Amino acid sequence: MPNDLTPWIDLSWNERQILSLVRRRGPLPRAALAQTTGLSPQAITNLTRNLIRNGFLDAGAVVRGKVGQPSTPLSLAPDGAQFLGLKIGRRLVELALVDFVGRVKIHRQEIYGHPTPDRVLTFARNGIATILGSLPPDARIAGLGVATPFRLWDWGSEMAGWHGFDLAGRLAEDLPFPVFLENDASTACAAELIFGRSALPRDFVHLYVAHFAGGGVVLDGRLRVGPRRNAGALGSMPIPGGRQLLDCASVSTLEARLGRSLPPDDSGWQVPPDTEGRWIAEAGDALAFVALSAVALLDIPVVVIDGAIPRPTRAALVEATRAAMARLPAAGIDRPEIIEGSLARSARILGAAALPLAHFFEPGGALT
Amino acid sequence: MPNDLTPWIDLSWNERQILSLVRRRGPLPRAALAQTTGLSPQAITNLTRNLIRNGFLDAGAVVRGKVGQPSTPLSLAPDGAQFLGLKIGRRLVELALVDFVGRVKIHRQEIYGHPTPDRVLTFARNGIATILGSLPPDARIAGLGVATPFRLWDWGSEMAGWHGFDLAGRLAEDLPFPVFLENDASTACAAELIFGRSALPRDFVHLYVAHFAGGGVVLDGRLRVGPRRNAGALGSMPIPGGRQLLDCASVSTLEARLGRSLPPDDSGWQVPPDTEGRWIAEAGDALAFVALSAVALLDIPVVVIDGAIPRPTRAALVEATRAAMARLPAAGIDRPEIIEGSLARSARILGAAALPLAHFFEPGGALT
DNA sequence: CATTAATCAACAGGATTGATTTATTGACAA
DNA sequence: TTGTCAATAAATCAATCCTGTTGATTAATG
Repeated sequence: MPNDLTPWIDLSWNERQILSLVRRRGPLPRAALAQTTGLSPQAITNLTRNLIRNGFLDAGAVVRGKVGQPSTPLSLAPDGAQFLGLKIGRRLVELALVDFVGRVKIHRQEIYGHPTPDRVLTFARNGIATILGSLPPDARIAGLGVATPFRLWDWGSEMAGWHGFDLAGRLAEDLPFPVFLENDASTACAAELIFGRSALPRDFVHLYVAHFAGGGVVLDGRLRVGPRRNAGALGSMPIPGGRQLLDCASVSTLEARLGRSLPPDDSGWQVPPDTEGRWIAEAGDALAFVALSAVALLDIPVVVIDGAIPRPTRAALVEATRAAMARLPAAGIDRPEIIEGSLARSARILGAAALPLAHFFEPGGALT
Repeated sequence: MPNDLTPWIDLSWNERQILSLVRRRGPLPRAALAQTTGLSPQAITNLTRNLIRNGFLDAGAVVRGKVGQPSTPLSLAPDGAQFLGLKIGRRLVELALVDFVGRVKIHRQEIYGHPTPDRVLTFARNGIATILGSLPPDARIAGLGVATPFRLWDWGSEMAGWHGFDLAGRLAEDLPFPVFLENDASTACAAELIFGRSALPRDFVHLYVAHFAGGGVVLDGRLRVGPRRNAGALGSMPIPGGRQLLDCASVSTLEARLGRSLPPDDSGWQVPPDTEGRWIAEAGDALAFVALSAVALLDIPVVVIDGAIPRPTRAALVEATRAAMARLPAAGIDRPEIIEGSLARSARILGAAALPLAHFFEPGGALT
């Protein structure tokens, strides 16, 4: 448990549950918290008193107009804690400071031909030092989360330096807070879970289409990482034709057909409609297949599709997936609702920052 | 919570954890329990004192021969609780009384052409009445579990009576203990989890090949049922060729090719080797495909294959699945270990009985 | 006599219960 | 219209309970 570094955060399970509820449902009065948690009003009084005293909750203006004593909704204190997120991409490395309610306060990025350990480490260290220097000394930084594709060395010989390189360990060396590292597609899922706009159920599968396709699985409101931290490897799911999801539903596939790279932001996304259309159709088939597999396996009611792609492209992809889903045999199961994610390109970096948040503030993050 | 009926069982989370550990690892001394649960020795003393007083644990003979005070291993009390299991099959309905350590104490069965609600209800009610009558009045029956295929009405017009029929509710009407109902393939998985011989990890997928193929998913040591109780619907998983797993890996498929039904026990299983061989090859392909899907989605290290089939057939099926697994693309994931189940035909009825057991005695079964 | 198992006695933390305080709406009488 | 009061709901206070921990103690063995 990397908690010696952050003695100011040591929340009990019930305190985490309260914060999690307020994060998901918005400002809530104490009575509502008692109702939904099943705890006694007195317990809620005690717990929220601590959370307010420690700066994690704010009491809002009293709400009048109903019978009985007016209620005082409690909301998350935006400065209750802050989180650093580092995202390593194929063309772009990003660093962000995110506050307790999910707003990006500082953002820096750097473009490269391909990422190397040295380059990333230097960018991150310099960036973090600069950010920390610009912050008041009492800024409460809970940790750093890193979102990175796994097996970077598989991308080509120029990436061999990543083999055996312990990025999280190296970053943690000189930082006064813990470092967490997760697959970038999983962090995109975590971001939707923690910061997402959509009202999502407690169980969903998240598909993220970026340079490669990946995903995440949320069960009972918690991101599943698996015993070998490799759950949600949706890109590796087998699909018909002896292929895997990432062979179809990846931007890299589109780039290969295009014969050129697409830029790391939406502005320069110029793809001939027929090329894009064919890619979307095939990707939709593959996405529907893995989505339905997940439903059969886990009884998932909702599948979220997001990606580092323009919104119209994403919308078309969702439409294509819905259509393909309707064509697949589904005897014995209910086809899931397929919805668009709410975070698009920012999902991975937000999710990186969500890693320390989940660790310290979500029920079951760790510790008690 | 159907617990008003069984006031004599009201175990705390830690008490359940102790029983669960002893069930899985065999007789354990208190010191080992303290070690593995993380609780203090004193807490273990208090908890086990209660469990022994209430008849759930037995103190064994002290173990000498090591340095220090000899230890007294604690084991499950066989009569700590008993469970009824009802299994509805295509040709056979079974009823069993299972004790706290998983031994079948009483077993009755009835063969029919096809199951109807009336027939099953009558068999179950008569059987339960007889069993209860034969038992001393202080036999501690915790509940009845029912293992049944879902969507029985899809099997043909003669099964229409099952549509909308609330079997669990009807059975519960005149029983002094709660009734639990689950998909039969899921109960087979539950049986392997609770009563299985094999040392299984905390996460595994269970594939059960019976009249139809089905399965179950165990995550963090708990059977996943899903928000609509339809998790582990592995038979409905899509496989290449626009089909579902149950189209290939079901005994019904073999029967269709054979042109006749196979008997509900291993003794009359006579299938020409080449017919069986072809079926096994195709089923192995399909099983490997869904197994690998599960691994990619959930990071599962072990896949268990079992079924209501003779052991040599099961062994060949596992071998075929291993071979097919090796042929599938697995970039980015680790192929799982594929092992045989330990319960074969008895898995479903044992799993039915395991439902009330899990509810009352496993951590997280329900309640506190 | 070091070592390990198990228990005793005192205590601590986090919850519950039941009584109490506070602030409001809505009904009704003046 | 306005003043009064019952009903309602939010929140807290005070006492208690339950379940665990800690630290000292006893027991049995190589």
